[in-house]
Amino acid sequence: MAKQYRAPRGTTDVLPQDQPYWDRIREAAARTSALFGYGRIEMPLFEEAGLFARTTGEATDIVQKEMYVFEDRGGLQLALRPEGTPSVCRAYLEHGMSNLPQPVRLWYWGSTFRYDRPQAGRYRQFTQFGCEVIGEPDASVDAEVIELLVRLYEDLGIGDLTLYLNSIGDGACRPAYIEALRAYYAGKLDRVCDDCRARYDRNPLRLLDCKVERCQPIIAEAPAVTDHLCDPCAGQFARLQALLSEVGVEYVHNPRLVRGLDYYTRAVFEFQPKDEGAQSTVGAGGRYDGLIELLGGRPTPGTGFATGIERIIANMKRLDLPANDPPRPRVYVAVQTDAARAAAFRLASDLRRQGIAAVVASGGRSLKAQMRHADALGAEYAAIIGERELADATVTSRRLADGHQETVPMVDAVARLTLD
RNA sequence: GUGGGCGUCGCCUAGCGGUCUAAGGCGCCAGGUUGUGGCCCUGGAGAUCGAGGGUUCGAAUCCCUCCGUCCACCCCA
Repeated sequence: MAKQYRAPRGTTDVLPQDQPYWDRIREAAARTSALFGYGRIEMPLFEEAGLFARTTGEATDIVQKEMYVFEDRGGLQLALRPEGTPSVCRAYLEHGMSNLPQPVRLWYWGSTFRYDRPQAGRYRQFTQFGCEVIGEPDASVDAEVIELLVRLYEDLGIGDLTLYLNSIGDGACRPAYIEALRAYYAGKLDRVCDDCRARYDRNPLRLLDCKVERCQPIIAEAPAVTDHLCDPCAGQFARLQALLSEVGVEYVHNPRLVRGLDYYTRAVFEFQPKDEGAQSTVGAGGRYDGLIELLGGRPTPGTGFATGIERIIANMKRLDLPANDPPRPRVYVAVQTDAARAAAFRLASDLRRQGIAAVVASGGRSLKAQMRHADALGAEYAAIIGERELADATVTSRRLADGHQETVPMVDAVARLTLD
């Protein structure tokens, strides 16, 4: 027996019945981006692996164990992109966008890949919509990208998400904070979980969002990043909050919010559904003021977000939000005998050329079966060509909803079926 | 990468050691007479019970391994 192939683990087929969700979100994302003045960019699905190692972070899980890395036939080390931001920054430099009026506002939409163990809301191939603003240090653009995302969620009917906000400082103040955090934890390592002991060495900021029960009292007493911000960072964070309030965006300051990628500085944020689940983050982002420089550019600030389309859809379904209506043919062309097939084929062609969706009956099914088929497809009209119609060059159109039907000359058929 | 639940026709589910050459519902296909749908009726196709080993006289039903899936950790969108 031949092997049955299935979609690779962690990937899915998006079937016709789900396309309405995708269409709706894609349209809303494009519309909202345009409304805020963002230009669309599409980057390759793979890049040199080093791009992500250098930016996302050599030590991060994404780079260390989740990247799809492969060598092409020329011996180049490539990686399926695990996120979009490094590619956008690479493109910014590669195309000399620093010579454009600053800041440069870009948005992208596309597949992203992470070799991770799949579970609810987590896939190996998933889709991200993201926005980036490069070349502006002011908090106004952080507020802008956040507002853009809020407006998108509202547009899609999932505006009930909670926005968590924090600042994780920059090169001037974060090192000192991390020292303070380490010093605080130093004497308590015997009381925290194994993961936290590893985080203490590898990624101290992560200590703050541990979910293990026994670590909670320790986290509660831990020094907060926001108490250790340098003046510029603190000012930036205050300004961001003021601007969000200015445009009516509600947020919760969560001093324990941190991000997993190395390049984040200052403002970071996450959108979560009210009822907490595991893979619940729908969208997240933050400022990355050192990223362009890491890639060899002049020091250039940046900020942006990415949001997961599959997770947006999960939330829309959870809230029973309707998508667009699935497409249905307007006319189903049925025939009584084989002799009418050519005429039916021609009628369908004429209809489509007028922009009317039409499906012709196929196979040797009886007229009764064809009518059943027309109903099952959700057609509005059945156009029937029987022996009589064929003989006197007419067609019978039947409105499926109420059974009203009439026979009209074939030459008038398209016009008749265009009405209502 | 770690831990746990689950895996029977396209979908949902019954069966839980012999009566299973696996049952039902949805869907699909065809009929219900002579040119017509949606309801109803009848019939049909469709599953070697995720895969491979084992235990047993006998396994869909028990055990092991693998694969898949779901949930949690981890990570993150």
